[in-house]
Parts: sequence; structure tokens; C-alpha cells
Amino acid sequence: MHSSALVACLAQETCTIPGMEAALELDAIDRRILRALQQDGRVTYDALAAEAGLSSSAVLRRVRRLEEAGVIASYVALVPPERVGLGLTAYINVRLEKQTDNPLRNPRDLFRAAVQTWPEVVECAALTGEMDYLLRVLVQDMQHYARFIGDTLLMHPSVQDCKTSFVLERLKNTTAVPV
Amino acid sequence: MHSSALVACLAQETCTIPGMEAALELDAIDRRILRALQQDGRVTYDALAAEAGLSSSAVLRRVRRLEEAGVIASYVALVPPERVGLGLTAYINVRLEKQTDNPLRNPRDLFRAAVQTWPEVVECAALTGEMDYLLRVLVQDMQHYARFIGDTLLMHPSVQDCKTSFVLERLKNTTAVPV
DNA sequence: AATGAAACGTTAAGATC
DNA sequence: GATCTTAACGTTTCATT
Repeated sequence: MHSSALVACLAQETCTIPGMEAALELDAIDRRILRALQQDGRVTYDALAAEAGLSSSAVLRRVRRLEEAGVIASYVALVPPERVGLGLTAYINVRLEKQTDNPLRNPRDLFRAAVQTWPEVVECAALTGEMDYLLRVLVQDMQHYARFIGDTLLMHPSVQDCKTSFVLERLKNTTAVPV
Repeated sequence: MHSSALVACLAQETCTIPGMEAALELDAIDRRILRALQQDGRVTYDALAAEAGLSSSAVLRRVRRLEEAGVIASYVALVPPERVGLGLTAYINVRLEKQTDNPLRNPRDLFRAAVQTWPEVVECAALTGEMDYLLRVLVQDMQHYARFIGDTLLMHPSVQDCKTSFVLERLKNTTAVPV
């Protein structure tokens, strides 16, 4: 799939392999725009222009370029979980089985697919070290956590065991990356 | 500070103590609005109205209500770290000192303040369990990670030791909470 | 190639029913 | 909650450097 894309694109002038785009060069103005939009995704182009020292149409063109390059992936509304009744956050380290009963489906693929279907899992990363995966899970309370662990996570054939840490306090939590 | 707010608000009809607002009741339409805005923070009120089966002005009023209740905390642009050259994500478990040389400043307060000033730390939570804090850190590469650990984190007087896991692959990462 | 200024179409916001 | 009106905003065009 990737190799065919590579072949196809070597035959042309420009080349864009998914996930391997060249790192877009960002000047000082681009960075100011990104910082502002990461703080307020609905800031007007006039306000952006004033901050960047450009006209709004010039800013608009830069924003479009950043969007098309994937530097700006999306615009979203942020909802604090505790405001919608999700008062308990857990980080769960998960270790997978080495193999499952069905040799055709390995634990990793099974787990990857399952994680996508579990709405309480908002973050999942494969990690170096002893435990295979780290999950961030949002639940209403301890009872819902117990149900997620007992009925969902540990019941899954790909999962060997897990270790949980609960969030006592959130000191910092930003979607803004430093640019 | 909180007690004076409590006194002031007990004298009135309605009462809003910071961080202790009653969980706003959300009906099916509110949830649809929240789901849509968490997917696309710039969706028009006409489009929202069509999805929710309401007029755009009715949707606008609901959104304002959700904003004022803090259910919608903010609107932001999302920038994938790898698109701005931050190719390495680390989860760092940090254990704090029991006390510092200066008995007036405890490690916890020192660490809290320091974390806010470190731009590469995008997430920091106090956890149950052995290790006191979990950080998510975005850096360019292993060299920058080494510098952060050696020159910043472990140099800080509040920090006793830490354990790092690096992200191999990100299976799921959403800012949208399940509503 | 990137910018700035102005014109145009769309959207948000407020008043009224 | 819906309709209508006005002001603000986003978007395109074109001249300019």
C-alpha cells in the first residue's frame, strides 16, 4: 500500500506519502497564529491579523496553508469531563497476552480494535517498558470503573492483566503544543 | 476566599461556588450538540440546528447556556505534535522529595509551580499509588528528552526520582468526552 | 510569491412574536 | 421555540510590491 504510493509518486514531480510529509517550515508569524488558535479556535481573522501584524486575508491564506499541511488538524470544543458527570479519571497500564486461542488473530490487533469501541477510553498509547499499553479512562465513579475493569477490560481475550492509578488532582492539562 | 463567596451567595437566591456548580442536567439535544461541537468546534448553528432538529436560534441559546455553565470550556485548534517537529512523547512518573532544604516551601507547591513553567509538559496529574505524579511530555527527539530530564526535571529540588516510558504508537487520542 | 484593500456572500446575534 | 432584521465575520477578487 505504501510502496505503491511511493512508486506512483516517484513517477511525478511532487511526492506526498501519507504520514511522511516533510516538516513544514514555520516562521515567526505562523507560530504566533498557531499559538493564538490553540488558545482560541474561534478567534476572528481580524484579531489574528492584529496580533500577527498582517492583513486578515494574508492571515487567512496562512491558516489555510497550515490546515492543508495538517499542522492544524481540526477545531474542537473542549468539555471538562467533571462537568458532564465523569468525575473519575484513571490511568490503566495494560499488559497483553502473548497469544490468543485463535492463532489467526493476535492480541495486539484484537486490542487495537476493541479500544476504538470503548467510549470511556479517551487515550491509548503503546509504550516502551514492562506494561504494553497506557489508557486514560473517564468514568462517573468507582462503581463504573469497577464495571469497566471487570466486565470489559479484563474480560477481553487480548488482555493479560492491568494496573490502575487514579487521578487525585489535575495540575496541568493543555491541548496546546509548544510552538 | 471560598467561605466569603459562600456567605455572599447564601444571602442570595441562587448560589454558585467556584468548582462546585451543580451538575447541569443535559437532555438528548444537549448531548447531540456537545457531540457535534466536540467533533467540529466551528460547525455553524444552522448545521447544528439541522442535526438537533431545532432552529438555529434555539441551538444558539443552548450553546450559550452550556458555555456559561462551563460544560463547554473553550474552543481550540488542535496541532499534532509531530507536525511541528515534536516527534517524541514520553510519560514520566515522578516521585517528589518528602521535604526540601527550605522548610517553608514544601516539594508539592514547588513542583506545582515549576510544572506550569515547563512548556514541554502538556499534562500533569497527581496519582494514587507509588509514584506521585504522571507527566506527558512532548519533545523533538531523544536528545531533547535527555536535556529535559537531566537539566530541568531531575535538577529541580522537589523531585526525588522518575521513571519514563516512551510512546511507540498512539492508538487512540481524542479530546471528545463521551456524552 | 506574498500582501493589502475592498466588495460580496454567509453567519451570528438580538428583538419580536 | 421560531421568524425576521441588522451587524459582524469569512471569503473571494484584484491591484500592488
